[in-house]
Amino acid sequence: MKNQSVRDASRPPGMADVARVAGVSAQTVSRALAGHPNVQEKTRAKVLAAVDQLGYRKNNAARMLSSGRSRTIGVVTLQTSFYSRTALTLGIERAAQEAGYAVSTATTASLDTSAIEASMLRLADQHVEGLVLAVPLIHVSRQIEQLTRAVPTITIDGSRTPTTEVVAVDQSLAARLATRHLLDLGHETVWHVAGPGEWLDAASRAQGWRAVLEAEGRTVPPELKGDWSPASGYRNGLILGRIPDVTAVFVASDEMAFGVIRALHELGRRVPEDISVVGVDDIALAEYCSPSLTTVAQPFAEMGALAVSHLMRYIADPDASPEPASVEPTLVVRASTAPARR
Amino acid sequence: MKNQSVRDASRPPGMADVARVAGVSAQTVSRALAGHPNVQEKTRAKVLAAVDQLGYRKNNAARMLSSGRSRTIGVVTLQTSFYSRTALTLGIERAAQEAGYAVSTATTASLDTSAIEASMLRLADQHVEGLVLAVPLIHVSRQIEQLTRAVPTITIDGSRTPTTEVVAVDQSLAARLATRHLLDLGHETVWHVAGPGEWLDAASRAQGWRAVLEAEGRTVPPELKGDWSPASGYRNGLILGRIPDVTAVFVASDEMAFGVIRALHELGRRVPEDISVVGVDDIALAEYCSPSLTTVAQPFAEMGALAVSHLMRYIADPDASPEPASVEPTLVVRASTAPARR
DNA sequence: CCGAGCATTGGCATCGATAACATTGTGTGC
DNA sequence: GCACACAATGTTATCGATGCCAATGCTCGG
Repeated sequence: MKNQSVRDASRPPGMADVARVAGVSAQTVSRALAGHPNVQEKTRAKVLAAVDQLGYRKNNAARMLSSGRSRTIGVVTLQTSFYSRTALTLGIERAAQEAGYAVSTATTASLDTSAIEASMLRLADQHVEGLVLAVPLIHVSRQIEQLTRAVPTITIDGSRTPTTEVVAVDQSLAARLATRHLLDLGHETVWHVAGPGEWLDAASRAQGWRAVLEAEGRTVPPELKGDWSPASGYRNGLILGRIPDVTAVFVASDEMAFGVIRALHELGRRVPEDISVVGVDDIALAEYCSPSLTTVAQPFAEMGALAVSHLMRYIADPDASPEPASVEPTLVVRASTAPARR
Repeated sequence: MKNQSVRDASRPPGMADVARVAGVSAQTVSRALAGHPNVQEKTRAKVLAAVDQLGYRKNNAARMLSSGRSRTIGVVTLQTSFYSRTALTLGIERAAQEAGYAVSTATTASLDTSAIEASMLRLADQHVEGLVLAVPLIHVSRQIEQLTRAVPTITIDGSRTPTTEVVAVDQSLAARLATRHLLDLGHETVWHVAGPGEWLDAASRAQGWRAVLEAEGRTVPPELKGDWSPASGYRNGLILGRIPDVTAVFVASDEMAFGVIRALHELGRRVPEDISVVGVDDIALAEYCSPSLTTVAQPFAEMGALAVSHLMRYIADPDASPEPASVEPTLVVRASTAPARR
């Protein structure tokens, strides 16, 4: 039975107005609304009725000022439209929303320490209670370390600072799944198009790939490097396609994999008949590419949720010992991989 | 020469601390920092020095409380990872950042009026100075209208309320470009896979497509409907591929177009030899699909920037007459379209 | 040489909610 | 039946910056 009485003309109703209408003090209103135990059921009802009648909404600015709690977390990401960023941010946002937290985002155009610092400062200025860093920290400046000390921070890429918790997908496992899948199909060895070196997950994938090959005693081909973009995948595909030995490629992201496949196609190498390709991420389009893309699915949503839940715990008790968390990727076999021809 | 003196132990320095160090009053500090004209250069310098020395950062909560200005805008989007959403949000974020505004986001899982209301309220509670609605307003509730009256709001989808400015891409033009391109290639007529009916831009595209066909006196095939997802494109592709007449299809988004092409491929209809396909958006992968996708590029970044600049103007002067703004899409011809066979 | 007028700066109240403390009222044990 | 504990509510100070108005000091014209 909502209803915004007559006094609409002036400013929005404050706690004092609610108190007046309910016939109690402002403090009681505060307690009733905060769910404080020591409030009579009758009083709480009166307060709620008054709130409803006036259409009262708490003033976050004031609450923040006096209590220091903003019920907001900040997210730092790179200014790109890659699927991983989007999916992750989405997961974080949803989880935060469910936890009753608002999300403020600050994107950075580059990975410079100073740019990241600036993003973190922008968020700190908004008094976020926690921070999720979804970018790699190339160099941890003194400023950054101080910030992570002051604001509970979770890093997603896996970059560590002395005062940061880490939530990550086991990227090495992702790589091992992909590589082993290709070896199981009978390929002699597997080539790799890696992500940019600054990204720890790119490095972990490369490392996992290398580990499997070495464990199996296969020759380890030189590593090719991309920048996550389809275009960079394409460039590397043009190289791979010209090397007769290549029969299997593990690409560090689906988007690059699309580029690789496209290049191979142009060079007349068929996928998967001549060359098998595996990506990482399981973007929505992976299934609808020709051929549909075998890939390692990343549980972005869960990761976002995990990051938020850890952050909440960390916020609630900053002294709790940081415990790194990780979730597991899963292999999704589609049509871009096939047994090696003999 | 930054430096955070010794008094780190206690709480962060406030304006009073700066004032003390600089040997002036808090007001003067406020004025100096706000760039107020009537402050002596010498004083301002002293203040800045003190700020620097203490590592002072303004307290946004307090500023917001006393001045009412939060320097934050809110964005409401749908909880999806479609490219258009991502790209647009990115553009808004970047533009806002440049304008010195922070961005708070609230995603909604559904398009229910009540869900959107909730998102808007969440943002309103954070005292955003302006709002960007990037979701279609199916039904404008009283609550929503009141909110848009209280908070300057820009809608991106094109949905209008009595008190809202609109920024949009000319979607009808996008559709006309695509359709005409296909007709110019000699196709008898063009089929259309539309987006969900709730979305105004989907409707505009359908309308533009229909207009061109009618203007040219072509038969207007029945309209197929998708939900923006690749999967829905695939389903519609399975239908289109079974209709012998079909030689040209205009799909309302690239992601759906991928699905359509995939389905046609599976049915043995070649693209573009048998059927030409045009999408909308120009996602990064469009160029790396096989065949590379002809599409209508949407200037998402500019749109975000335009939305923000209009919002700034609107915030600065809420009484200014709303003037709808629009930007133009451009056709990008790639390999998924070819002349009709005779 | 003096007062008007402007440029600078300081004091005080204020925004809205909350924490800490004070106060009233109620029940219970001995 | 009295004191003491505890539950329920009210009072006051506070968070940090800003707006408004007053006060100071300086310059310039007459």
